[in-house]
Amino acid sequence: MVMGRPREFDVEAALDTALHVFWRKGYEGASMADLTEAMGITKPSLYAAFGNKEELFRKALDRYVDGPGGYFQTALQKPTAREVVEHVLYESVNAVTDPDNPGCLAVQGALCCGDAAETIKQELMARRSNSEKDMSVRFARAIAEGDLPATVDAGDLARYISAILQGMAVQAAGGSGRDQLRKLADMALRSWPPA
Amino acid sequence: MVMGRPREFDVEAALDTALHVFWRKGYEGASMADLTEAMGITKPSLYAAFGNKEELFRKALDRYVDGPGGYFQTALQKPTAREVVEHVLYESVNAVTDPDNPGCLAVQGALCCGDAAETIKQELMARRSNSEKDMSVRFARAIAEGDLPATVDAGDLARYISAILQGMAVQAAGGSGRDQLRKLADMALRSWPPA
DNA sequence: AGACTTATTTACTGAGCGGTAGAAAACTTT
DNA sequence: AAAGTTTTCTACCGCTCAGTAAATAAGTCT
Repeated sequence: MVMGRPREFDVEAALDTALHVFWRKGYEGASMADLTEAMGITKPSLYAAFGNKEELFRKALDRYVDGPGGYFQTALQKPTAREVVEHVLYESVNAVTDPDNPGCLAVQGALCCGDAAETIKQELMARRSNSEKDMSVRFARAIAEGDLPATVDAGDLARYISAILQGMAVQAAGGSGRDQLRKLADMALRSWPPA
Repeated sequence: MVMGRPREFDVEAALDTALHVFWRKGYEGASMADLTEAMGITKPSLYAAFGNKEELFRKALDRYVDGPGGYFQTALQKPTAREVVEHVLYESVNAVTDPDNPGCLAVQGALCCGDAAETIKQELMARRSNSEKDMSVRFARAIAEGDLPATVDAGDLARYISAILQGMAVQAAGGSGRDQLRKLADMALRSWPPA
């Protein structure tokens, strides 16, 4: 066993709580006091376990991508482009309209911010861009497989679906309910696959 | 003429500068020091002229809606729904990809925030909701005029176009360029009018 | 038992936050 | 010229921010 006094809190559970605070308030909006209070630990414990605020956010973000945001990568593995889009849209509706944590961390974590959070903003920009790229690659495969018409551009499609997802996130942050966003997903699917 | 020492700065110009600072950094991310430095005035002058940070933001927001964001109301007056959507999409591309002020104040001003900015967040939510409502009313008129098929739902269409616009704003905040967003607008227009 | 290691607690730091007091300056009024 | 009004300036307020020093507690090691 490891030496020294044993930690009195569950690191994973605490990280999960931190994630939810960041999710609701954003990186800058969540203060260390907010975080420690919610996590039930003191500041030195937090710093000892997670480094600093920025590292804590990055760890929470990783946890988000693997947990509540995992539906995205799952969706990409569906056999057809149509199913990919259906899955990603409807699962996104469910995710961003979770009454406890509305919205998407990658969008509202730090869409724009003061100077101190600039690196976090960049990180989230890069993650969104990577997601779009992943989707683009998936659509390119679908075109190669004859699953999508060769007349469409995979990058354009990925950008379009990304925009819908991000629009959903904004509307969810604005209080839109599940039924409304589901209609939005239906609307986007009505013109899929594109000609 | 009015009594007392005359003001040494142009209120409108200062407000315009404040708008641009809020635009780039968001409500919480813009500090009073950021604002006064950019506006070229001291804090007491700012408070005397504009009240406090929240009032300053609201005045800047009004100015935004009447200025850089004015294309939205202009678009609604186009004679056909197709033209409304074309105009609002392409003008939005131009607006949110302004290299000096990327993005949309109504989206990135306070999408999510700490407790102190909660009322600003609510205000922006309400404004976005109103814009969608205006668009919905416009589409309802189009349906009544036979300009759009009676099978579509005006509210659904408005929500859909709003999502595209908000998605554009997020992508612009993430550094997407004018040509990319133009392709996104084209993509959205390809399936318009909806069946 | 005693040395070693790690976590917890309390109390604190310096910096930045939004906002303001008070005096001096620049104007209009009488 | 003197009184009244408004803006300007410097200096400051209390508060919150992220982050930490130092002592104590709770374990494992030899």
